[in-house]
Amino acid sequence: MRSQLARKPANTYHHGDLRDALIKAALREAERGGAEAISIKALAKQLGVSQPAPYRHFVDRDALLTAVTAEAFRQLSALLREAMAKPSKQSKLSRLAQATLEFGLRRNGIYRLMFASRTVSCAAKGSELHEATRETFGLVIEALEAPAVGFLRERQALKIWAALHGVVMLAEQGLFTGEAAHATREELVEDFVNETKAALAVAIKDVRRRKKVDA
Amino acid sequence: MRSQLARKPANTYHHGDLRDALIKAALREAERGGAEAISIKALAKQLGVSQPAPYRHFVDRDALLTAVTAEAFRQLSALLREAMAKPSKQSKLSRLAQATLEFGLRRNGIYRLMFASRTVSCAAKGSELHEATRETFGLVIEALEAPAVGFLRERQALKIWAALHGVVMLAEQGLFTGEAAHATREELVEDFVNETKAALAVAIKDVRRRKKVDA
DNA sequence: TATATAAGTTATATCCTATTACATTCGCGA
DNA sequence: TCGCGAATGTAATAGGATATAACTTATATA
Repeated sequence: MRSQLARKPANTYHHGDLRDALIKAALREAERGGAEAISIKALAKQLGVSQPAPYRHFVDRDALLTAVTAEAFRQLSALLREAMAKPSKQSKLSRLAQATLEFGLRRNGIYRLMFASRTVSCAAKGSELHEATRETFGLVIEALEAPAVGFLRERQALKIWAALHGVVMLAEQGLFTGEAAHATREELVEDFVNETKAALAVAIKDVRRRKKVDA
Repeated sequence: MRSQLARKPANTYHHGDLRDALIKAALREAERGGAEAISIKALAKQLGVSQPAPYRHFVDRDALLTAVTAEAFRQLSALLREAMAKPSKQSKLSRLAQATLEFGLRRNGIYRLMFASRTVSCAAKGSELHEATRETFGLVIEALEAPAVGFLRERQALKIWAALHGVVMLAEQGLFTGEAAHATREELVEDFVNETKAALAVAIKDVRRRKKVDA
């Protein structure tokens, strides 16, 4: 434990960076088991500090969950940015969508922590978590590669974002087994991507036409 | 307490129908607070029985949650059936979709119990819960009002179902406030409904054309 | 009517969150 | 560099939840 800071050897009284270590360890726990798997006591033991030590850094368990969720959003943002950056034949939107799906399935405990708990909806405007979620959503808008046409672009971003989460949810519930299994999750996501692109193209054309008429 | 069975008066030792009472009380608790709000101890107190009494009916808390989730799915099914049955200018699919959205927002704690926990994915094939979820999904297929065209119909059902859940999730997260608020949740759902109908129509036409060619 | 079984009770073990009062270390200004 | 306050950690403890064990009461049927 306390391996992050190589210096500060025998002096074990102060951990050095307990706050950060807690978040990272909690993320590992959440990876399998979601929010329920995060136990202050267990984390303290794991990190070799006394059980109440974490309370020096987080007023209660919820505060820790909030910080962990914010970190998870930043990690997702990083992943999406990476997916969007790498050269590929597929569109940015498609890459973002498939990367989200993969994240949601591979790190499902964390994904549920992010989207299926009330943590996010309780985040105050301007809070660390709120900013982290807004940044992620910003990437969705960016992935559309569309000009800002009124609020139509945001609307399409919302739609594809919603659809993605739905696919992850149902996949995790096992709804893609049985007779429905003919449609793979990836195919479904691609469907949504294409519909979004089409709808966006129509919307943009429509806006331009109206502008011409006005002029 | 124990008001469900009017007979059996002073004899308070046996509750009469504790199992059912537990499920109903748990549903009430889940309504605000989701699965976390369900506490065996609190329920027992509420129903006027000793704290370990519930364990006579459910081996552990998870077993109770599973039963509660199954009941919730049956209630959703009933609601959807009702929405589909009532005469309206709108299509069956639209009514199912809007009813799902309303259920997800109005009874969000229960909704999260149903879709955002791992309870469902752990349900064994043939279990009460598994059957309840399959029945609900069956209604989605029914709402499409489309003939069984290979697996295309199931695919569209999956898509609209996924999209719906995504909208509920994001709505609950507050993503429909701010600049994105221009798109109401209901409008988004209607968008998805229309896209689903269009996609289904295309798919059916395609299948019929192919059959003609074969003949 | 005797008795096995279903359904409840009391007592208790274990685990977790959270608080309080006390101890140690760090860093900064005199 | 000394000293002192703030930050960080510890020990002790309260309180709430799940779960089990051993015992008790009601029900139903042979």
